Amino acid sequence: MGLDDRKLDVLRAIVEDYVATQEPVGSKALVERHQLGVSPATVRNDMAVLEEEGYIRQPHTSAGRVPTDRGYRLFVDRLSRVKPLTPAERRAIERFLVGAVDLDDVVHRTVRLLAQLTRQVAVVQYPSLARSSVRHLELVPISTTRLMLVMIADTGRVEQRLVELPAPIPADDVTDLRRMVNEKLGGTKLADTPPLVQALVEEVNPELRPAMTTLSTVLLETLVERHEERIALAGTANLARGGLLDFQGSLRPILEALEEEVVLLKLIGEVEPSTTRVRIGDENEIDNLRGTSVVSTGYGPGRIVGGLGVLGPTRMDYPGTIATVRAVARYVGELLAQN
Amino acid sequence: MGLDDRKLDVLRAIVEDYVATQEPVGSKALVERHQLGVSPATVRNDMAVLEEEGYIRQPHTSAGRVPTDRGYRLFVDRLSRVKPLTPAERRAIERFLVGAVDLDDVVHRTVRLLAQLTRQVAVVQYPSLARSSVRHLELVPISTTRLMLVMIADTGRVEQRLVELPAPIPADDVTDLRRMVNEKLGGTKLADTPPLVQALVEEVNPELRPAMTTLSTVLLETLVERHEERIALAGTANLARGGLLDFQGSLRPILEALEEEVVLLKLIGEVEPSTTRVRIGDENEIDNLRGTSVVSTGYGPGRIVGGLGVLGPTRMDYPGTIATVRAVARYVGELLAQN
DNA sequence: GACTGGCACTCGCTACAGTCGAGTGCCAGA
DNA sequence: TCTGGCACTCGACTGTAGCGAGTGCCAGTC
Repeated sequence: MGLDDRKLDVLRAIVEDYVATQEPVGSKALVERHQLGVSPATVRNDMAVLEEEGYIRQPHTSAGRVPTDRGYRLFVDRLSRVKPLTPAERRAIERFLVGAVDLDDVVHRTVRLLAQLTRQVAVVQYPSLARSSVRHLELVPISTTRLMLVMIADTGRVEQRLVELPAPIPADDVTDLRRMVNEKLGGTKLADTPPLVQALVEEVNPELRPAMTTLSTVLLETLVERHEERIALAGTANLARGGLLDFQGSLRPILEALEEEVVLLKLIGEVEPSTTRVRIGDENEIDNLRGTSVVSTGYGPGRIVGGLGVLGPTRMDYPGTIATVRAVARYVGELLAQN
Repeated sequence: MGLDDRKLDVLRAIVEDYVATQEPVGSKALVERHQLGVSPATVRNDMAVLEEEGYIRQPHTSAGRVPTDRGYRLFVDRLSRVKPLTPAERRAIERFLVGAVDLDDVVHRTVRLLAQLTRQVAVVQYPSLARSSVRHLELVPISTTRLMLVMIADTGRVEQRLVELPAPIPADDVTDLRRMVNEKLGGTKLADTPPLVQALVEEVNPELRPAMTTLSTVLLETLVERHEERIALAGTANLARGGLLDFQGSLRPILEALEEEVVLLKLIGEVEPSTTRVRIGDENEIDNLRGTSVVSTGYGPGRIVGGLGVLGPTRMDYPGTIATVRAVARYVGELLAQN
């Protein structure tokens, strides 16, 4: 298709203007604000072509042009380069994240930071258990028939489960159980534990077997199989900015979607190494979110342990958002590496 | 003031109709839908009085009447009786809450249940640490200079903190520390621990003193002083129901307020024993929430350990909401008592 | 052949006038 | 004290007209 350089320039100008003003942009305004070196009439011709190709459209006959999802896609892929962060933003990130004591704290701060910097909805996944290794397993007797199983992962996550034993168990046996479990499972990736747990149950001496069996059930069922994912969300108030002009009218479907953990996981959980994923409008798989764009990426210390990202109107500042999301992910990764 | 029974009946009818239809209610419609036994003209006179007293108002001259905050207040205090739950609702509550394994799970299910039943925003506070007792303190060595302090409270809450020791510490000493801490603090209310912790530091033998000191700092600072409160939220999508007719226009201030933990705590955290608190419109202390009403109550096993409630438009079904909030709180209390 | 200026046309937006009707306040009478 | 009747108010809706931003097309120029 004949998309020469000038037509691409026009598209870029349209996207930039529309993102900035949120109003359909016309040929005249375009040549005034950008140095295109041609007249409005020429731009109009280019626009006609761009419209024919599906990159822009007219809300109504006598209005200016607005980018389509396809237009944004082209813009993101070929017309924009990632905006470097301002020093102020860098400082904000550092200031925000130092002093975090806890994994909870880190995630909490990160999600708020992201929401604040991008002025959009931010989502941060806790380090996934599926990508974690066991650092330590602790068994705390609550009563003679109840144990609290505390798992501490190398990613900093701590999970606890109540284990209801079939029969009372003496304190010494708990010590034995703890030792055995840690010897066998310590350091292994959670995903690799099932056969080891199985072996444990078989190896354990008979009087500990019932306890070990329930313990292993809890371990496998609640920590490994449905490896519980946790997610933090912030900045929903940003959806109600822009006077409801974005999201044609109702926030409801969006808020609804954001309350579903499964949905959020789909948004930011599926992370491939070191790419930033941008899903624009209809590219989104979740119906309720087809009016929105999602920028997401993975983070972690060296390797990826979870995802984070933001969600906003398709009309968003992609270069800036992508830069921010990446930068925050990198900082968080470094932070986690220090522990 | 001359608010005889019929005038009160009229007010009740107005509130009920307005809540149901969300439209200003006129004198004619009123006599048609309720058996008031008088003519529209009479009702109009009563309305004039009610308006003069500030219980209702006219959005514009030629419109029907709408209750004011004061009108709702009178309605709640004197004109309505708590609606008994339908069997279906009872069943829903039970079905929703059985099978919860975890405190996290209980809170999570509760908040969703509340949001679903009331069709409003639901808020549930985790059992407050300030109202909890220490059941067990566990010290897990992460490295030679790092301990994970895990506190298990009688309310089911589990909190962990990383303790960075000033010097490496052998495993035996950790055992000693654990034993001492548990002997001294086990079973005591968190609020009562500071002098005990102080005593611990003084009593401990010299070589353990540095470790005990940092440990006590973490304990006091992060668990006792700023006793971290956790809160769960659900149903924000319900704010966007009613086509933005409630909340005159923008959801933004409300969503903003709901992102502040401090605000949420203020909403539902200040619980007096066994009362259900209803704050209507302007009675609310938080500016951003002056368009809304909040129904909240305490819950717990026998004694109150935390608060829960819902937030919605002033135009809400108070009798129904109050009944639901109370019922859910009672069920949750029972559930906690079983553990 | 690519660009430009000019021109007619489209169509959403705003303002304005007119009508309708729900709802009110008031008053005289039962 | 209540009621029916009546004049009045005022928002909602409708239709019309003018404005203006923006377009598409075309003939002319480099």
